[in-house]
Amino acid sequence: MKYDFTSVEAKWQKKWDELKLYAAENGSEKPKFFGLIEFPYPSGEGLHVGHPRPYTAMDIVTRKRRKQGYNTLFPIGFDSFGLPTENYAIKNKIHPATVTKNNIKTFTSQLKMLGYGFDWDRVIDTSDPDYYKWTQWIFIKMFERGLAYKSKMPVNWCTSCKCVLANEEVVNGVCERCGSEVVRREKSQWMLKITEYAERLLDDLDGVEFVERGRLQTKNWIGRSYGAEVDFATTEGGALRVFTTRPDTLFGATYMVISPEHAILGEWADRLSNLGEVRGYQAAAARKSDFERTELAKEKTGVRLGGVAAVNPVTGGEIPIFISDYVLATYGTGAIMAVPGHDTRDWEFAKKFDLPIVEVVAGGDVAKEAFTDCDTGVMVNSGFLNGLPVADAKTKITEWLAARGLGTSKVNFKLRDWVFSRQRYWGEPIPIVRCERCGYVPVPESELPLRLPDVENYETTDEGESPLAAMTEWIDTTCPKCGAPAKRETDTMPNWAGSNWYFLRYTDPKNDRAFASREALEYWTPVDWYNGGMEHTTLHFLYSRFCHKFLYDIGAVPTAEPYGKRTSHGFILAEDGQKMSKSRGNVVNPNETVAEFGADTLRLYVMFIGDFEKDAPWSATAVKGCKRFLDRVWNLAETRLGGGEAYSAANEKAVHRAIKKVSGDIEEMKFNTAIATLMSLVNDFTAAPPNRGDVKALLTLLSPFAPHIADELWEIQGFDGICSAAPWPGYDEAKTLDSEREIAVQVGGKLKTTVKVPAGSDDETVKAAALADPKIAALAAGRELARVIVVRNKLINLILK
RNA sequence: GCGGCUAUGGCGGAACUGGCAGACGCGCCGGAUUUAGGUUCCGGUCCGAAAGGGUGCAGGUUCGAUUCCUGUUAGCCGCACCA
Repeated sequence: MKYDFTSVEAKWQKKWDELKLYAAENGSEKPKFFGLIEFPYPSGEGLHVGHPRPYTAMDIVTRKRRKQGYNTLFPIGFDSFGLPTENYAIKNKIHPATVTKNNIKTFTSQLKMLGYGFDWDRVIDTSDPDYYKWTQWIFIKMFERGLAYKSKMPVNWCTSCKCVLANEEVVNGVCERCGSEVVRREKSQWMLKITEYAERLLDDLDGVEFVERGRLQTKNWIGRSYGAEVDFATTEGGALRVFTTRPDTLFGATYMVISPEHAILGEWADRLSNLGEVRGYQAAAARKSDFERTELAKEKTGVRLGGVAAVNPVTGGEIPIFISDYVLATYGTGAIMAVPGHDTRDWEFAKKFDLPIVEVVAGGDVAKEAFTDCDTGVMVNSGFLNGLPVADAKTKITEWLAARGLGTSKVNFKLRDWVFSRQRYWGEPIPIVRCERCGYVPVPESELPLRLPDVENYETTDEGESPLAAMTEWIDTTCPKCGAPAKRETDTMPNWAGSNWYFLRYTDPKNDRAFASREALEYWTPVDWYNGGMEHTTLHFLYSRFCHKFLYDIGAVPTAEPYGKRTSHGFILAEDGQKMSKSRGNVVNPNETVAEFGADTLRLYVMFIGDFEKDAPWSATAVKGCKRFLDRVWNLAETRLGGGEAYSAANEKAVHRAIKKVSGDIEEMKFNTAIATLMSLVNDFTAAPPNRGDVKALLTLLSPFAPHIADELWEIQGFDGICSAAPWPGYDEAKTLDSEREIAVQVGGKLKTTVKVPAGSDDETVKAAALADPKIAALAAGRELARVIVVRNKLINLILK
C-alpha cells in the first residue's frame, strides 16, 4: 500500500492533541529541559519556509529530550505588536487586534500542520492585555529604579514610518523595516538605561555557551575601551574634559576638537569672535543624519573657535579648539584632544587646517602619515615620559594627572541607552501619567493592564505624535499621587518590550498575580537552549539579557543570565541563491510542500538541506529525495514483521552505530549527517532485511525528525505505546566496532593499497600483513625499509630508501 | 578602513583531536518493470586509457595536510570617524 501521508499526519496530530503528549508539567520531580525558539511575528503572509528550519531543529532536540526522560518545555507564542500589522490595519480599515487574531489563527494551523511538539496550553500573545500587563509592570519597576527616564535628545526618525527608531533599527542610514530615509530629530523620548548594565552584559557572556561570532559581535557592539578622562584648562576659565585611550600621547596633543552639539558652545556664545560661522556649522551638522555625517565626511570639515583656546596640561602651551562633526556628541565627553602624530583622523584634520604634528612615539614617520600602530614604541618629545615604553607611559601619565586632579582613568562604552518610545498605536501603552505638580508618575499596579483604547485612526500625526495623542478622553486623567488633573503618556513601547521577557511567561503563562510564580521560575529557568537568528544578536538577545538582569537585581527571577546556551541557524535562500522575498517572487510556501509531500518530508528536508548554521538554497528536486527515503521506510515496515525485538545479527552493528551517530549529531545540531546516517541504515536494511527489533530502533531514531510516519509504523508493528513517547535507545560501544580492520597502506605517505587485520593488531602484525601484500612487496623489493609508522587500527606508512 | 567567517565533484554537502577525500542526497548515465511518461527497483558516476593527479591560489611544517603555519585571491557577515 502506498504511504498516505495526508491521512497519517492528520491522524497523529489529532492523537497528540488528545493525549496532550507535549504538555510540560510544572512541579514535576523529573529533571527539566527548556528548549526555546524565537517566537514568530504573526504577519499576514503566514508562515514562511524559513520558519521551519529553527523550529524543526528545536523540535528534534526536545523530542529527543522527552524520550530521554526529561520534563520538557517547548513553548510557542506570538510577538504580535508591531508596525506591519498596524499598517495593514490602516490600509484595510480593520482593527489591528482583529488582524492579529486572524494571523495567529493562520500561524497556529500551519504550525500544527508541521507536527511540532509545542505545549499548546502555554501559548502567549504579547498584545493580549493579560500578557502586556506584565510588560508594563516591568517598565514601571525600571522607572522606579531610575532605569527608565525621559530625555530630550536627537533621535533617528524614519520619514516613512513617522516613528523613532533605536540605533539598532537603522541600517546604512535607512529604516531596517521599510527602507526609507532616516533623519535626525529632537524629541523627548523614554529611554532605558541599558548602559548601566554594559559591563555585566559583557562579562557575564563568558558563562553563556554561545558561538564565537555572536560573542564577538556583542563585544564590539558594547565596545568597552579603557582610557582616561583629562581636563584641559581654557582661556575662559572653565575646563574642557576629554576622553582618550592614549593619555600617554598627551604631549602630542596640539589642538582640541569638540562636537557641534557640545554644551560649552552655549556658554561661550558671547565670547566667540566668529559666532556666526560656528552657528552655521552647527546648523549644517544638525541637518545631516548620522549616516550622512559619517558617509560624507571623507574630507574633514570644521571651524576653529575664535577668541578662545585651551591649555595642554603637560606642555602648558596654548592650543586651538575646533568644532567638527567627526567628533560624536554621544561618545565619551563629546570632546577630544587631537594627537595628529598618532591618530589618522586627527592627522587628516591637522593637514587640512595646517596644524602642528608632533611625534611622541618613535618608530613612524609622522610627516607622511599618522603612526598609529605604536603600542610597543618608546616615548619621545614627551618631557618626563621620554624613553618609557608606551604601556609604562600610560600608567605614569595617569598617575601624574590624578595627583594634580587633572584626570582619572576611565572605562567607556559604545553602547548607548535604548530609545524606548514609539509614536505608534499598536504597542503597549507606556503606563505613565504626567502631572504638573508631581512630574512623571507611574500608573498604580492595581490599574494594570493599562489597555489600549479604541481609536478611529491609527495614523501618526504629522507632528509625529502617537495616534493616541488625539484621544483627549483617554489622555485626560488624574494624578495617581495627588489627584490633580494629569495627562497620560501617549507613546507606546517598541516591539522588543514584549519579547524581552516572553520566555519567562511560558513557565507559568496563566498566572494573574505575577508574570510567573517563583516556583515555576526556579524550576524552569534558565532556558537550557535558545536557538534564534544571528541578526538578533545585538537586538533582541542583548535587550532581553539586560531586562533579565534587571529582574534578577530586583529579586524577580532566580538567575543572572536568562539563557544557558544560544545557537543560531542559517537562512534558507531561494533556489536562485538569493534571499526569499515577496518582491522577488521566489518565496516557497510551506503549505504547498506539505500538500505535495507531507510534513515529515518538509521537516526532513529543511534539516537535511545543509549545515544548520549556514545559509542554504532551497531545492525542489532535493525535497523529493527525502520523500523517497520516507517511502522506502514505509515499504520496509508497512506490514508487521517477524522476529523478536532483539536486533538481527546482520544489522546489529549498523543499528548500534546509527544510534551512536544520531544521538551525538542531534546534540551538535548536525542534523544533516544524522539524517544521512538514517538513510544509510535504511540502505543496510535493504541489503539485509531487518527484523522487528531493527525496525523499532530505526523508528525511534527517526521519530524526532519525522514523527508522524514513525508513530504510524510503530502502531503497525504493534510495539508498546506510541513511538513519540518511546524511550531513546542506548548503544553498546563494543558492538559498533569491527572485529577486522581495513588498514590503509601508504608508501612514502602515498596510499597504495589496503590490508585487513584483526582489530587491535600490534605494529609488527600490521607490518607483516602490509609487506605480504604483493603490490607492496613489489615496491619494497630491493629497497631498504627506513622507517615504519603505524596508527593503530587505521594505517601503516612505510618509508623506503 | 577595522574585526570575523567561508572556499571540497555538475549541485547541496560529508571527512573524529593531522591518518583511505567526496559519506548521504540531488542531478546525470545505463539496465529492469511500464504501451509511453511518471513512479519503483538494480548498477554506475572527482579527473585520467593508465601511471598518476586532485580540497580557491603560492609557499612552509610533517612519515603523512581538506585539517596546522605564512602569504595571497574571491565571496559573505558584523562594525564603521567610538578618540
